[in-house]
Amino acid sequence: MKTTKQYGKKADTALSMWVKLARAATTFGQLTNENIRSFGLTQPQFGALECLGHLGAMPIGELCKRQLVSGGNMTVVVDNLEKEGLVERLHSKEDRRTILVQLTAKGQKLFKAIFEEHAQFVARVASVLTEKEQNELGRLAKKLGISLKSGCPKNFEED
Amino acid sequence: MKTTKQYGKKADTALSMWVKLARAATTFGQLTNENIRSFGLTQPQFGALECLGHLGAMPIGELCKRQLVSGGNMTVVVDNLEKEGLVERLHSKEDRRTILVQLTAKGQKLFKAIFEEHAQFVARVASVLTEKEQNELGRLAKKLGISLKSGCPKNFEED
DNA sequence: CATAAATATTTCAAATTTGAATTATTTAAG
DNA sequence: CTTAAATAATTCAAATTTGAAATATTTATG
Repeated sequence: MKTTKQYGKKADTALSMWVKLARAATTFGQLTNENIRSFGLTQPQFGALECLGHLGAMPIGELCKRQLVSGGNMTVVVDNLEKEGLVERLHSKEDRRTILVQLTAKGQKLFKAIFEEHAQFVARVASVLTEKEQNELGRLAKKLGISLKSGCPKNFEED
Repeated sequence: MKTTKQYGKKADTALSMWVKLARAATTFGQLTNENIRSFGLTQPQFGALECLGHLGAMPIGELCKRQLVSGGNMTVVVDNLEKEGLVERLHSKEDRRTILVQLTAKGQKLFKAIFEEHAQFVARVASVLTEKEQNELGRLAKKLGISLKSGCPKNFEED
């Protein structure tokens, strides 16, 4: 995208970064998605399984926040995982509005079976960058993501 | 995501980077999307307009490649932009299979009217990173994206 | 205790996205 | 020239995603 010196230095820098960030994330996502499909899961299903596998049972809303998807969608995702017998819903004793989702034995087994392989796949894809570069990219992406989440764009500082 | 030392150092590094990259891109995208909606456009519509505005007329297929969306989808996007009178289809003289899409006068006008503002919005959102950090993030994301596009994950180097 | 506000999930309709099949055209090979 | 393969765009059905409205429950206020 030839945007050099078109909108001022700051804007050009930001636009250039955003295009590259979006391209990298989309392309990386398409590759990992192929891998995930080969396990018979969709991307959001895998994401939920990963969350639950690593962090244990949590409410639907928590899954939404972590996976950055809408509530309506997560309900369907959990529905489908439940149909496959991979997760189950538990009504929380303390607050009956919240529904805890947790892996079933089958879900645990699948998680263990595929996540190791997926991790190696991700490592292979990422290996076009050195580990040092990966750390640096991660650090900057984290800083950007966290800052945005905590409401920074409201700071309308007019340059 | 607590994945530290779970899948080996390389895999942990890669997984950690990928999570952060995906989060940053999603969050940034959600913010820019709100801005784009305020112009009465969808994200892919805006992307196509941006491509055409900056680079001039091009075939549908070229738009697909640049925006990383499927062909069927881009046909619909161009249909809708055409309905709004923002772009027009031209049958190429040399190859009548290809259909060139170009901005109409109205499309040009809209592009000029909104892109400047959008550029400033992106700059404001990105300003949680210094310009130096933005350049570095862009450089690494570009390297990652380009390497992946050119078929690197086929290199099955088993560590 | 009763009411109002807030929170968690689900349901539903609309919009988006993909991938496969189809149509039209061009290029290559015999 | 004719046929086969390749390419460009479109159409279509299925799956995904979102956001708004509905339901159920809890918390706060009087």
